[in-house]
Amino acid sequence: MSSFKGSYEYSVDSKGRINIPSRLRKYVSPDANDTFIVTRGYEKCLFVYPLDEWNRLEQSIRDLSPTNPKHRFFMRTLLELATESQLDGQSRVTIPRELLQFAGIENDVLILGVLERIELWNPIVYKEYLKTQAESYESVAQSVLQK
Amino acid sequence: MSSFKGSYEYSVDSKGRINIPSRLRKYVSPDANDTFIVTRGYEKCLFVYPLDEWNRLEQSIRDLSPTNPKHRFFMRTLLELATESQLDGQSRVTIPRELLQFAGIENDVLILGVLERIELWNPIVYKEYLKTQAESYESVAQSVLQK
DNA sequence: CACCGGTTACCCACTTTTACCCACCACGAA
DNA sequence: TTCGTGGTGGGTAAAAGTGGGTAACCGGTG
Repeated sequence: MSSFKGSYEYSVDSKGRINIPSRLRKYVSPDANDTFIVTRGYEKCLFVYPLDEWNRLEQSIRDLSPTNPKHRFFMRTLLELATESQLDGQSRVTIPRELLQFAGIENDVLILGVLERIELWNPIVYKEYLKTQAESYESVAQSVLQK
Repeated sequence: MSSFKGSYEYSVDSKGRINIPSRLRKYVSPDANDTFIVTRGYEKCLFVYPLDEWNRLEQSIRDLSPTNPKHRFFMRTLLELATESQLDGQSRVTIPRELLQFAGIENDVLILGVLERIELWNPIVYKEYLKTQAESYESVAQSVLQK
């Protein structure tokens, strides 16, 4: 089980390649075989799953009902942009232009470790996202954590 | 289970390294493997958890729901600044510049033992924090403790 | 079917950052 | 005084991040 953490501001090169920080790579299971699945996330960002974590997620999607319109919509939207990518020799993934466009990522990217997944953000978009949160971190913590 | 206590005013060197006082190290479980996780705390300070204590906390975060926007915000904010650091040969942890900035720590740091975690403060910020507390220690004690 | 433009994957090279090692100083105990 | 422990500072080799060249691959077109 992965436990990604930390944020890293890296650059995206002209070929759409993004380096996976070594601090995050350390937590990738060998089962993932250096393979990642990138897809749209919640809010305006991308989710990057190591293959093994993705498989777990995929299983729960399989359990959805193809006869339920809401489920169909969910499955289509999640899978529409999903792309598999293997690390190159320099530990980078190549992100298709469509996905970068979706998240509004251009030259710089904020890489966020969130336990089982990695998130990719336009740094400016992320700052704005934080601003839209009405409650303070301390206040949310109090209501979210039991203790 | 750790039981850190006491306060220590230490210096931060130009590489962002902070020595963990030997008085506190004594209470770190061997399970922690000389590894600490540093992240943002409540109020303007940093929390430092030995690995074993962190794992307890991480488990409670995993139990949160990734589909709940509030929970997502909490997870992102908590993990954004989280960094793992292993003690060097001189029993120091290296704190990334971002984290020091967050807490406003520069050349001197106040190290506080608070049972399961260690807190890092800018000494001046800590003094101001104490001043902002309207109630006296005695009065708070009465409302907080049963006995 | 051959050709051509665009994309992808792999390789190599440069720069910056990090981790590790060694040295020094202060202080208290023997 | 000498030794050991605890705290501070800095040099350097190794690792990590960035950028770009080129050959293979793929699809579309004349």
